[in-house]
Amino acid sequence: MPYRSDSGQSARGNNLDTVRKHNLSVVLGLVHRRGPASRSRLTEATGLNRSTIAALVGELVELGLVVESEPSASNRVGRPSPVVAPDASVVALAVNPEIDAVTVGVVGLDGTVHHRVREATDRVPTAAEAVAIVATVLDGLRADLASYSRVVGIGVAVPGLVREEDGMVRLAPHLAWVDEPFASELADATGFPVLVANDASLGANAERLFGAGTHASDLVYLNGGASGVGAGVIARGAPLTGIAGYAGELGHTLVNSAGVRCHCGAIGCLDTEVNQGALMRALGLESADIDEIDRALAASESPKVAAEVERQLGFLSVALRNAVNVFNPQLIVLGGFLGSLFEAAPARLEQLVTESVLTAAGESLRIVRAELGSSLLMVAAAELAFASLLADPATIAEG
Amino acid sequence: MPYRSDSGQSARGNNLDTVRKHNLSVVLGLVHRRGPASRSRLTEATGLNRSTIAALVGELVELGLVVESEPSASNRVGRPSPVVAPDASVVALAVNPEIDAVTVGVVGLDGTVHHRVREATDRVPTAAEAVAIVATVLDGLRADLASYSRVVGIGVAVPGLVREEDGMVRLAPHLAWVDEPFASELADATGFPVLVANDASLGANAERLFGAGTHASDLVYLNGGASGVGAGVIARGAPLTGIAGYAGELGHTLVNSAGVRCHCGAIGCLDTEVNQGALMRALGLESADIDEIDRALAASESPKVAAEVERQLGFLSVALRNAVNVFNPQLIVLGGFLGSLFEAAPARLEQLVTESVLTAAGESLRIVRAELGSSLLMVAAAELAFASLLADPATIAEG
DNA sequence: TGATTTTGTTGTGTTGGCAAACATATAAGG
DNA sequence: CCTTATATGTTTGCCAACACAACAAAATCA
Repeated sequence: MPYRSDSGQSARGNNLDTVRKHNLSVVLGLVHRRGPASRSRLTEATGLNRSTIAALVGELVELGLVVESEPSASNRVGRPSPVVAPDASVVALAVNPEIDAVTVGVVGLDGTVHHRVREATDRVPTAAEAVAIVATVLDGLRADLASYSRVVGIGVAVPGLVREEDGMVRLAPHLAWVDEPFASELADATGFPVLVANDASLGANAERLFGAGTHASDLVYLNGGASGVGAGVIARGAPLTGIAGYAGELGHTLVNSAGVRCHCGAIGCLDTEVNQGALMRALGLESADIDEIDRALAASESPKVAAEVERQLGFLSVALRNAVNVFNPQLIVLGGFLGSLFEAAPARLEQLVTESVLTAAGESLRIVRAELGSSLLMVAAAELAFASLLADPATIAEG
Repeated sequence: MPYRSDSGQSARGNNLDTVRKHNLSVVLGLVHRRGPASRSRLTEATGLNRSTIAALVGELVELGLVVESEPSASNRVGRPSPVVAPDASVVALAVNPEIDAVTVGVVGLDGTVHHRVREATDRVPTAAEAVAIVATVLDGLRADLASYSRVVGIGVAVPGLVREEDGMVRLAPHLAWVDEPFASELADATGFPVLVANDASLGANAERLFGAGTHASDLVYLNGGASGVGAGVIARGAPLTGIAGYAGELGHTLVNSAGVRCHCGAIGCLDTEVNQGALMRALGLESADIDEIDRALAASESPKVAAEVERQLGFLSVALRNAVNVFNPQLIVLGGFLGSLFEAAPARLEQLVTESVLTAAGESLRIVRAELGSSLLMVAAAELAFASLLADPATIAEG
């Protein structure tokens, strides 16, 4: 299938450096994403010669990015192959500003969340306040951070539209942030390089790498939270960003021509029709804990709840119909309260979607609930900070 | 911006062969897509050393894929650089079955359409009939085809859903084809390798490579024809295919909850609300010639026509709002009668779209009319057939 | 006409990965 | 327990691809 892979290529030529860079990136990426692996497994996965793998792993060890350990007992014939694992003491900082808190995490290259600090705020934090909170938290972690071999930078997951180029938060409606140069301000305040992106886009990527979407090259992720519906799309194995980084806003596609006006200015957005507030009111719940929503949904026999679930599933299915016809994904991943809605009536949602999508596009489709729980956004944001290291291990780790 | 490019990478390692393959592909791709170029320009564009370019071009000449010609008078200081051009005698065959004809073309690697044969049919052709027509036409061209140095294969643009893997036409509603194994049957009948894809997806790619979308990495293409609205999306410089090749069906996204049922089974699709028939009825036209529609629209002062244009633009703008919020493209390209509609009131459509999309996503957006005219689908389908050659010139041209 | 500039050409050097031969560590079999 | 088979790490030499530098050629410019 040449048509799908070509054309996207750049006009730049390759040379030997490119090969080395690529191969280092592939090896580091494999152990980072799929976990520790023996050298023989890496040989198999990459198709490279085992002497080449030895050299690549050796270089990554010298760079302090991976560690080699004694082979585990494999009960297999032949000389045991040493296990290569990402160095957990290479870490990224993850930041997630929300309407009632700012969360800061320390995440290892091996995926473990070493620390997580959730600083609750008594009101919605401004961008400046969020920067200050992060700076303070990092100050408190100073001793801890010094114990790691390397801190690659800060990745930030923001519930809003973020300009990819410079990390400018163009609009985060629920935080009431407009055109906040968050990346540069946080970089100035902390001294770390900072990358910022939309929380749901990062979430989609994290679910693909470590969660429900492992091995899926084309998936659509929808997350329902207190601040609306966020979405992210993975196409051809890579996050869909669009020209400036604003792509994937499925929450602002039409699901109801007779709907109300959304804060975005349009009519009948998914975001206005499907929302946590209405569901919680029907359930009579106060807190927004997902487990609690799950329990309440499972326990409820109220027809009012059933009607509300049916209503929201109906509109959700319209958005999914559009997404399926447009993206032909193999997987739809539902997170947050959308996961609860789905789990309340999985067959119903599947039926609604199957009925309305183009038959062919619906064939290879599965709908699943998100797997990554509360650590999702920490891992997701860290991945953003790790990206350049993973893409070019030698240069970044040296520089 | 590492986040956008990484992650999509395969787990395979690179070696020297990969480098050579890539570089040959890049050079051939450059002259194919951007036209003849001097060796010095290739050096600049690829970043490779000029001795390397010399070797690469030499190999491509030996493979019979490009020709080197005398430098053109450039009026610049320094030794003139020979011009490298794709070999026009390397050709692909292009096929496009429609409701009232089957068109077959011969397209050179340099983009020239050497031949075009439109075989009109008195009724909608079946798949078997279309295969027979193509076989007959090619038989008639046998002498001509023998004069080319190489015929790489057949690319087919079908107005319907095509399974990428094997070229099975899953559903072409207006042709009334269902699950027709068109690629394999045409391959059996002609002896050529055959690749099949959706016409609008191929059109999107062609407009990006040779038409209105040159240099655009993220664009949405919508084409309106007698058989409905087709669409294709280019994301990150490559066609969006989805997991099986069905992606990009913007014609089947919701634009009107109160709309009628579409042949696809869903309600209120763009395809049902915006269509050529209604426009032609309002204009009192019979033929479906685009130039005629343009003229009639420009000349009309009828309020009924104005109302119909406004109605269709309204629904079109809803589809575009969804597309812009989801893809954040830098360009929307409108072809067929959608181009006519746009040209009838460009400011109006731009206003409708700007009002309803997320502000940030609308900033870097331009809406333009398609540039490629009647040769579009020939070039587009040929591109499909050329794809594997362009991706791996040495192997394909030798084998 | 000679200086300058640009680029093709040629020979040499560097580098990355491959292949083969060898070494080593495990399991299986008697 | 020793031998054999198997898988994989290790080492060495080789090859392919590109970069670089020196030189040659072909144009403009003064």
